[in-house]
Amino acid sequence: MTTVLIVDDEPQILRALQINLHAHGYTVVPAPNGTTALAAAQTQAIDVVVLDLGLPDMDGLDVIAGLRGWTEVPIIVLSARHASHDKVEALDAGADDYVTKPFGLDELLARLRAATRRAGPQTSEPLVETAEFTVDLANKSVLRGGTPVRMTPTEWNVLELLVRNPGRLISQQQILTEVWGPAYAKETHYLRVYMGQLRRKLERDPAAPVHLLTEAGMGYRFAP
Amino acid sequence: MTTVLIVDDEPQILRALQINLHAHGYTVVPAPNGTTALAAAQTQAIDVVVLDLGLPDMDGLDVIAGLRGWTEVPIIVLSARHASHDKVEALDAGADDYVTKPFGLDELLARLRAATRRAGPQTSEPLVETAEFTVDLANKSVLRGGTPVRMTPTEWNVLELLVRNPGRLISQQQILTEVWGPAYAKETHYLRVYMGQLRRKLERDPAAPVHLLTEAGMGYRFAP
DNA sequence: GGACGGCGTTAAGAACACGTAAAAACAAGC
DNA sequence: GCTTGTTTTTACGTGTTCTTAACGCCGTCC
Repeated sequence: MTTVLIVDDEPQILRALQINLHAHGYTVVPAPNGTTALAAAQTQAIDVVVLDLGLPDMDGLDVIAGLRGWTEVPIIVLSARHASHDKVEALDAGADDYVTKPFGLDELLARLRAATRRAGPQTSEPLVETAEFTVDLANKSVLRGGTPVRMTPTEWNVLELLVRNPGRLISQQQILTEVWGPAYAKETHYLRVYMGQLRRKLERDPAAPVHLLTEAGMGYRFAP
Repeated sequence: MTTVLIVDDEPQILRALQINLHAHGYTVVPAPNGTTALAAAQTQAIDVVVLDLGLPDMDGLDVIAGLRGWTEVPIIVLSARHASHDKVEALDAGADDYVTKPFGLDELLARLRAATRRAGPQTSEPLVETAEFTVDLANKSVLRGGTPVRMTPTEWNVLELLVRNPGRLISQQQILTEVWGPAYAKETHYLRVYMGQLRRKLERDPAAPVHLLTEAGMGYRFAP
């Protein structure tokens, strides 16, 4: 059974899609705005997202970004806007498809089939585990020995970047530009402070790290 | 570098796409009909297919079917037909996306990016292997007998340059200018020190190297 | 045979990068 | 306006890497 998260602020469209998709064998999770959509995506297993860009509470692009932060679930964007740059923005933000209104239901169904066919069996777990701690990318939480570890925003951003690339060496510049911004590419001492904090929170022996490794002169590496 | 197979029977469109995509950094393989398209897909590594449905020699749907028989390369369909059932047929035949003419070039580029992003990470693993060690260019890591070998920045730069050109002779000046900078082109003794360190870390018998070879008076060569 | 140039090895000081702690600056909530 | 939590500075000790020099080896050329 395929579960579809439908995000649309117009109740009648939401309802119409809900009925039609249900009639075609989909399990439908409705969401009238971006906030509930993001919340729903975190609490339930979603196979594909149908997203209307015109939402009352937040920009549709931010919804895409919010989802793409931790999941690769297919996103099909619905929009009344035909302009080229709207499509480009949505697709580059991480959407998989862009359908302009008005659209035929059978076309949407076909695109849903195409999107789910590609994704195939959902295997990607947003969990990264080590012998010492577990990082939950979806919940933005870290568990160590069963108990949660508090992370400050900056600590989380650094940790997330490293953990998303297990085994890969990340240069100081890359971490600094992605977490602090391009203007901070030279502030390498920030990193020393934050790597120290992360190690103190996550490593058994912070002075002899096993998972958050330093490669002198090159960068840092997360070893699972 | 991403390689795009473009299938279109109209020479001017084929040519226009070829020029535009090339200008945006894509390698383009053109095909005027279905037969040559299928042949080209078999002989070359294709990252994404752009397919016009109106072909002289065979039905576009059959081209999709012919590709889907053995590959999951992303297929973006171009078509003048707006009818719903055309889109449904193409998508259900295995196409990933369906763009109706006329379309904006930037939209096509965005859809190309979306298609390659999805399939992206699995393609082209930059791994260089020898009997003694393995160099992972993406992760900037070296494995020898399953255990990682630490490299200093300079060691890595020299090794990477050699390994990226397997079998090719690299002159001393070339290594020095690329790693240390043009001002150091004469400091050949640096190389002796670093080649020694690399051999000590990577060769079974550093005194009789098998992979990091010296060509007296000329330069160094990496033999896989 | 001996001098010479290119190469490999080793060792040690200099230069640089890193880790840690603690204080100052800043932001958010009450 | 105060408190609390977070980020940014600052300072200093330690560890790693780079550079440089010295020496030995092996060929070639005089």
